[in-house]
Amino acid sequence: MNSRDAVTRLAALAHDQRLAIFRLLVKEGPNGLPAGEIADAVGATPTGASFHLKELDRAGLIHATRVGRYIRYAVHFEGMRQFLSFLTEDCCQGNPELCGPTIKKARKLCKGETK
Amino acid sequence: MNSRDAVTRLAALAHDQRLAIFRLLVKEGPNGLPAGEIADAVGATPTGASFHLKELDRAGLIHATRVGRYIRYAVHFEGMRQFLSFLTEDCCQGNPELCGPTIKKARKLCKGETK
DNA sequence: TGCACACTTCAAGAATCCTTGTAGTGTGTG
DNA sequence: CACACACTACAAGGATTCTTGAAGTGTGCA
Repeated sequence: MNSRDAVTRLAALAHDQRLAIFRLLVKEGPNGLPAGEIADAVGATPTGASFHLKELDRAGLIHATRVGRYIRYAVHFEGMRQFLSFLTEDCCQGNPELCGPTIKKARKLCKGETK
Repeated sequence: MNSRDAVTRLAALAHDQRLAIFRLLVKEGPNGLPAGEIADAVGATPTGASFHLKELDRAGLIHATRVGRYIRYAVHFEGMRQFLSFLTEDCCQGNPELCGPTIKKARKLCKGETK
């Protein structure tokens, strides 16, 4: 996880419909949803949904699997965790207590769980 | 914290220099750094740094305080936490164990720490 | 094989964002 | 007050990204 990857992921999420898609899939869990349902849920055209799903896929935030003639998309949870972890890396020069207890705890967990 | 705010924050971070600035300030902690030092550290022109710092400020990710003729910028930790929390909201329909243990723990903390 | 469905790819115009230079504001010092 | 310093605001161009419609690919069913 380097800076370039992080910018790619941030840019992928920095869009109304793509963020809605991502959060929908986060809610949905590992099973994910077919592209058509996603498009309906966020009010996107088939073309638009396809474009945005591709962006999220390329960024490593979701992944696609074909099931019959449907294509299901689900969150790539490891990619998501790496990403959240990256944003808070080296928080307060390694002394997260400086940031107050809220971040301290979150940071500790994220870090401890990095491979 | 609504979807619009989140997109604003994501877009603010979805830029090479702005992400570098943010992470620099995360490392630096509550004291922050003056604009000039930030500009040097990320290799930005004064104009460019000012532009990007304003973006991050408007997004609610950092905040400025004037100290003499310097302006110090520091991370807005509460804004950062709200933001991280928003991204993982309602993870796996409230059953984070579906996502595996890594996310489950992180999610639990973020959620428990929301006011 | 032929058709319908689910989705993707391509292309072009519109909108947005980033960069750069110049001018301006606020602060401290002599 | 006059000047230097740190930084900000404005404006214009160039580049990137989003949207939309039409055409194409792959799959399942009769």
